[in-house]
Amino acid sequence: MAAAERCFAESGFDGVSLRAITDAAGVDLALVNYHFGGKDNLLREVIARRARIVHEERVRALEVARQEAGACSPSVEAIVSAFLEPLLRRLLGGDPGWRHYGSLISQLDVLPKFVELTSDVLDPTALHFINALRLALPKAPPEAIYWGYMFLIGSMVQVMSATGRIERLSRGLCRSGDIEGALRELVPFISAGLRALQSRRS
Amino acid sequence: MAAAERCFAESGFDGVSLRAITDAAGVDLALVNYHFGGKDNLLREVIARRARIVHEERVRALEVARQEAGACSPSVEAIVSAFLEPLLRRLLGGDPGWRHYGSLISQLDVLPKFVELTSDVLDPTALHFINALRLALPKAPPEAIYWGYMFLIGSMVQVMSATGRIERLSRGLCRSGDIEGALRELVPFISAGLRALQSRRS
DNA sequence: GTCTATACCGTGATAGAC
DNA sequence: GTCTATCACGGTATAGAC
Repeated sequence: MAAAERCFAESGFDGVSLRAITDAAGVDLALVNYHFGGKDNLLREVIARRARIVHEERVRALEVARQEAGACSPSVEAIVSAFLEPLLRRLLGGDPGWRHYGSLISQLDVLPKFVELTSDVLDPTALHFINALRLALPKAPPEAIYWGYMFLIGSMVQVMSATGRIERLSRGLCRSGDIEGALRELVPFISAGLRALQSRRS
Repeated sequence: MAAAERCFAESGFDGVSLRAITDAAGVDLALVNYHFGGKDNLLREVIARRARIVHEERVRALEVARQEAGACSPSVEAIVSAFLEPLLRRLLGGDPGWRHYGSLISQLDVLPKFVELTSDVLDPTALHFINALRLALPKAPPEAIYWGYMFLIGSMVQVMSATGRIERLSRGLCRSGDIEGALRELVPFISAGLRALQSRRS
């Protein structure tokens, strides 16, 4: 699964063959079918494994934020942080698997072919946090919250994809791998953006 | 090229075969090689064709904004609009090719394999607008501007990818194809986000 | 029950004939 | 400028060894 994760992240789902994956893992080709039942299911399991961990920690972080806020709703910043940090902080750790997972999620998120897969895995978390945002932004119309959540995902995906684009643009001033630095800009950016959705139109 | 554009957008670059493309176009498989010189170059030309148009209109729109602003810098909103509208407004028109182009750009933007291609085509525009943003946000540190630009791209990509995710999340309240509605939320979201980058830390 | 080797059949891109 | 023939490679299925 680690090999699959890395290969999928580097070359994309269709860009890599099962043979390349099994070679990298040092196992026989047929084992994929025996243990997972096909390439699609291998992807599904690769995703689901880490998604579960992230989902649980996000919900827990939001719970903590709620307790700290007492009677009122947690701040937008607290909600955004509870969403972003459980995933992004892991990309900093020693396990490269998490970075591959981040890159992979970024790719799948944007492919029409895989909406069903990504929705199955990610929608529960999404709805949980959309609901929290609705309470934190009572004056924002519902459509605005949904779009705002999409923008939040989009900004996060851009960080996780770590394509090296920002190195090129900034001539090395910023680095794709500097999640810490990205997070420092990302939370205020998104929070201010979301708040702006509430101060406009009917 | 129209067939290639559509196929690439729907299934991803590695997800479609040249056969599928040539069948859709009603031409012979080998013609691709003759006219374009391989699958990679076909992609490059498909992208470059529309990228040129968008680049020119973006630069022109920014020029107009500059003239309207007179001596001072155009507002963040004006810059963001000059960047987003030339592309996003076209996705509304009758030509489905533009929607496919949008989806395709979204996919490539996030794939490490294609950074070189996307950078070649998109970096000139990027640097042009990053510079404009620097002037509009004099108090923001340079790194913040680069990250902010990435978040801007990320939010836009999320809209262009049009995967149908937002329909699922909002149970039909928002629609992926409603670029007009997305744009109405997107410009204030990004503008407020960018401005927030300037009011923090050293 | 697990794993290996290999066969199958469709499709990949291209080179060379027309 | 167009089409046919080719060959390597794709995912999947199976037969049999451990």
